[in-house]
Amino acid sequence: TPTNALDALSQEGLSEEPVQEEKEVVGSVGGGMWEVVAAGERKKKQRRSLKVHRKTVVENHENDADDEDDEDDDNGNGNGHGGISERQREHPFIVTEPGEVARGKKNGLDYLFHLYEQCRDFLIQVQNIAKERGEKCPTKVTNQVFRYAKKAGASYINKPKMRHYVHCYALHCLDEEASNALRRALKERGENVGAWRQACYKPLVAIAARQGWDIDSIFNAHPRLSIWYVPTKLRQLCHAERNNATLAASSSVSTGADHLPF
Amino acid sequence: TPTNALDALSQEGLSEEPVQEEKEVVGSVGGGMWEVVAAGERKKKQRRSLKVHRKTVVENHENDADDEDDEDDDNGNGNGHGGISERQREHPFIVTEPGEVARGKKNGLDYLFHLYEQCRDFLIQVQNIAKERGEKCPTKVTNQVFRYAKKAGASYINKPKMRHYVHCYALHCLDEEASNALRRALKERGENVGAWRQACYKPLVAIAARQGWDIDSIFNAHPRLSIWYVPTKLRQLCHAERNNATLAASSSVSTGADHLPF
DNA sequence: AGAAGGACCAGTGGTCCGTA
DNA sequence: AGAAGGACCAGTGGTCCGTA
Repeated sequence: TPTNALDALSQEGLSEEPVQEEKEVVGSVGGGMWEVVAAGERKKKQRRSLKVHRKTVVENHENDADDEDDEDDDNGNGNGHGGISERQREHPFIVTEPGEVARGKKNGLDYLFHLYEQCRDFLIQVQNIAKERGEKCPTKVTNQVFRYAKKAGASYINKPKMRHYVHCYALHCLDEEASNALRRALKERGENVGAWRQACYKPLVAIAARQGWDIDSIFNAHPRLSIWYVPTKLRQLCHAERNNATLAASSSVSTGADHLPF
Repeated sequence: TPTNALDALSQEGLSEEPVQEEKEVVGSVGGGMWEVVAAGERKKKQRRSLKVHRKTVVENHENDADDEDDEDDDNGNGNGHGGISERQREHPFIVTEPGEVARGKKNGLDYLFHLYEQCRDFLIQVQNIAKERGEKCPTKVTNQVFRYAKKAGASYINKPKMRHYVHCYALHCLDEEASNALRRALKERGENVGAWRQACYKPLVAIAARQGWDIDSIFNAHPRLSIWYVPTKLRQLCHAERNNATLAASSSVSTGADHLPF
């Protein structure tokens, strides 16, 4: 029973119900009021189909051969990146325990987090080049960094993937114990990566609650996390839960219900 | 005789000489080597003429009537903004001494600097709204802020103008004494605003030299300046002069010329 | 079905150049 | 001529949705 915005978000961008077409829709479900986050967003886009797809033969994998310091392959997974084979997609992630290597055509979560560290290395290189040239210096992992990573041969790094799992990496950075426990629990239940990803939101919002709901400063205070943009969804969740918490706190003054956060 | 990048820049974006079409052109003029900053930039753009201009009657000046706290008009200048008159351009700036009010259809430099303070106020309002809504919060004066300023009735604020004089405001913030002295000097010489604007670069580069050439951290360290992007030209000048200074320092080891910065 | 990522789009930073 | 600013453009942040 979705009694708060976190649960409501399980539907993520898929809720197709006839909501009022605007963000601040409030519905009462179960016993609580909750804000529907990220709903009513299904209106703006309208992509024109304009097929030009289908990559052309071997044009890819030029392998600029100047991959700096730590390259991949050490990490057990990936897919060889060996011969002149046609470029394949990366293997999908599965929920693995800390230290566990994914078997078969799968990648584990340690590998996922390793990709974030690699992006950080690429950012640092881009920053060093920028400083040397006296150009403006990025503080975040920007398009420029993704382009640089690709040019450096890390074709398995791409923006949609990295943005998709940022909050999972955030939990890993901010509370590794909790992150590890969550991985073990979800693996035991036999859940897929999508379910794990969804489950990462809740403990993050709890962390934010403890720190005055300021998710931006939480990200910025952590040296490895500060280079990543706060994901829209996480920001919205924190905002919605803050409102929720404030409401609960003020109402419980009269009802005498649950204990107050202050 | 242009012996350093600062002097070279007097030509700004106008140098039409047949340079090598790339940024890092180095020429030897007079007795020193200097990097041509911002030259060879005249290649990318190629605006298509697509006239749609000519504003339509009274559509402007809707005057949303919700101009927050300190509005203009106090400042002596501006152009009345009174009746249903057709929208006019702002009066051009002239070089004025500190405290001097420009006479005739002109605006003074105190007024110019006041516009930067107004932009800061608008930014703060935009930030407050963003925080309240749990949206991502700008730290700089962005397009969004200019749009907000316009909507709030400050139609005399626009991006090209503010960006054009940022470094002048920077000098005003970082060394008001030097800024005031420069204004008095340029006024005495009867120079126009363009000449004053150009002259503002030199003392800024000197400040940067004293602080390790890091113009970004100089901007960021100042509370009123940190909300403005470092102008490209100023960044390039600092970079060019740093190279120049390093070169001079290392060569003077053998020549025994000018005293070293370290 | 679940997931990876090419490719799209609205709005950005930057400033040119037609205008007054 | 000197200057103000509308309007343009390349490349950004964000993520959808055709693909495997």
